[in-house]
Amino acid sequence: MVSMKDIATKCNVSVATVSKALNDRNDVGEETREYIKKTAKEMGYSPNSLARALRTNRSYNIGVLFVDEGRSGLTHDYFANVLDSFKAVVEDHGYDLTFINCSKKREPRLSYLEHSRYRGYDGVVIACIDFSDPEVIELANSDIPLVTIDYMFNNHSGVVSNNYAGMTELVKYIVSKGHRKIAYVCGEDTAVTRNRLAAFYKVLEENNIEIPDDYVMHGAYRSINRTEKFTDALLDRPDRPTCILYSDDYSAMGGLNSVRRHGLSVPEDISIAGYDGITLAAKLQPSLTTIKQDTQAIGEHAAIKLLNLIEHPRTEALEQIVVDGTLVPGKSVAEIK
Amino acid sequence: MVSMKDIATKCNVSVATVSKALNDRNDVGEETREYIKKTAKEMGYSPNSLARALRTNRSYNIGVLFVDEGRSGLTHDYFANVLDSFKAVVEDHGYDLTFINCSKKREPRLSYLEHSRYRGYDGVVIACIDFSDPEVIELANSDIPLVTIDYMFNNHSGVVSNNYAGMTELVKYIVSKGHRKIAYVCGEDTAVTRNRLAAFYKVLEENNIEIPDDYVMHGAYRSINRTEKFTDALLDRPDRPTCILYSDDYSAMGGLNSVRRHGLSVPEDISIAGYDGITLAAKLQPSLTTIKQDTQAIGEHAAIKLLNLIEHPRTEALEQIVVDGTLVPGKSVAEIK
DNA sequence: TAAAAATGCGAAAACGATTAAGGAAGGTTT
DNA sequence: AAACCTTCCTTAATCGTTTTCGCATTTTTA
Repeated sequence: MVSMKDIATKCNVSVATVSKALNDRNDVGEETREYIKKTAKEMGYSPNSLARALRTNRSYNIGVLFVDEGRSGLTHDYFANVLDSFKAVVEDHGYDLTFINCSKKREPRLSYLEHSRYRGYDGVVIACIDFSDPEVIELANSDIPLVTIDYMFNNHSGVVSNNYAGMTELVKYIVSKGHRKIAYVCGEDTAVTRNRLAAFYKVLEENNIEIPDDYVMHGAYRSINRTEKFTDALLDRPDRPTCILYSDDYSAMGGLNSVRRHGLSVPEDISIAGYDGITLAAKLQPSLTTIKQDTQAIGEHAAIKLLNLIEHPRTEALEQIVVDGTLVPGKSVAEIK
Repeated sequence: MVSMKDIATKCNVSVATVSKALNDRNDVGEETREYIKKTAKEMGYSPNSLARALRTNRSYNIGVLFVDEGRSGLTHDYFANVLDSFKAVVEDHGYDLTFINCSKKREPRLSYLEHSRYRGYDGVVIACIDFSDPEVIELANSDIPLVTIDYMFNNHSGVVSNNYAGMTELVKYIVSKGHRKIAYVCGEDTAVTRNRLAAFYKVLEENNIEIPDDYVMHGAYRSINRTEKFTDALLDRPDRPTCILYSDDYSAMGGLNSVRRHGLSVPEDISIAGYDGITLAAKLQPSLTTIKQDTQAIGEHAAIKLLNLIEHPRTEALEQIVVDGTLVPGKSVAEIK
């Protein structure tokens, strides 16, 4: 490994001068600067982020905390897309992305905060996790710049998709198609779920639609199997709904399967709708009516916000950034005469 | 930030002693060690990986290079699962995972190798990328421990899924169902594709099955749209195949759509099969016959191999680790009378 | 022309850890 | 009692940078 010292020796200057030349500082002669840069290139110099970070207290490294049922959250389509977009932006700005170690086996185990200090992250992005986890809260209460996705801590910035508006649009659309017996198999009780549920009831109320309480079932996100069971229950009722909403597109597939197992078809007999708008949704038969989340925008906003918090901590306001989704009307919701 | 220096001051010992106590070295008195550890905990000490790495030349950080069409590869179901498994293992061993910056915009742009040196990665895992990229080759020719996934450099270890065996099993199964007019919409020309194709032809040959050359079409991986077009072409032929294989499960969905658009149904009129065995495959209607890749095993093997290369560079053999997939017989391939 | 200002560079400390070498105190062996 | 180990701790160097301060030298200003 060739270091600044090697370059300094070769160029007959001091290490300080090399550093200044390579960093384009102004107290070094034009000629010397060029010579040093040229020599550095020739010698195949590459900087050492560790030393630099140690000295400057800036690692240009961002920690990402995505945990999904003990796994990384990588396998979660929606979050993988958000992360992908986030990553692109921060990398363009010279930052790298490191996963915050969430191994439970490691000895000694570091908490999320300890791990973040250990690696010297300049900032942290959190998504797709149990936000009531004490370790997450500890991290949120630290002085490390932080943005959350799809959740808001009261003293931090976050990016949330507009679940209320999205659900409103979706339910309005469904109502406009003539449905009045609408069921909703929603996800676990989270902020996201609560917003959607509020919108769901609101639109029904506005349209003077009353549904049995147990038309709303608390399922789980991304669980095809559980959703299938819930749908079975709904379909076995005497007052069967004409349309069923699901927490996400995956879950909707569970519904689709259940409907078919009952010898019924979508959308002729039962209409269904998902949420998220994953690539696949449009490719299903019938194509799924859903709300497409703008994962690209969510990732970008989160990245830009975090970078600003890191680089301009004084002037950057804490805010909640709301990203709208868009209705993608597929073929899975039929018009009721 | 409390450092060893602070602990040393508080405990009235030298920094060296603190370091040795916390690292459980044996030239520290039992009593002192305990006292130091206790104090460290009380003071909320957390180590600094940057300083440690700078001094020891070991970052306990692993670089991951996943690039998919200019994106991170995160959105690629198969690789996301492999990475997830890889991550779990290395994290259990105290290593962290950082993405190798692949931004094209960043100024100055570091090559993959330069970036790896910059961050001081102890090792690197590469998958899902154009392996003929000069930068990838530069990285492979460096002295950084390396494992590849689904590709082999001749002087490095790698983990590959057993595409030859998988495809053999799949085609044999299909032949056993009575199919003789079998088409294959395969992916781009990569090592993976070539192995599968070889197996495909081999099994046909063994069964004295001859197919028109243009039953084999070179499509792309994970492109539902392109696959749909290719399938259209196959179905419009007078000598229409009875079964079509696809490069992956996503692509198979494109096929499914095309078949249905032709007013035909799967598997009654046309049988189809995918590859990879993504979660969704089993949930499609009809459930997709496919080869399930053992992403868990692939990730684990890659991780263990890399850790061994890092920690025991002398004794660790270079090898190709082959991971078998398993046939998942769905309902998408019918028996032909 | 003398004083003031600007320019270009180096010395050295610092960031937070690890580790080789050495030394004092006490115990054990001859 | 001399010689020799152990045990436990310290000193100091080191990793590769950045950055403050100061010192020449040159240029500008009065």
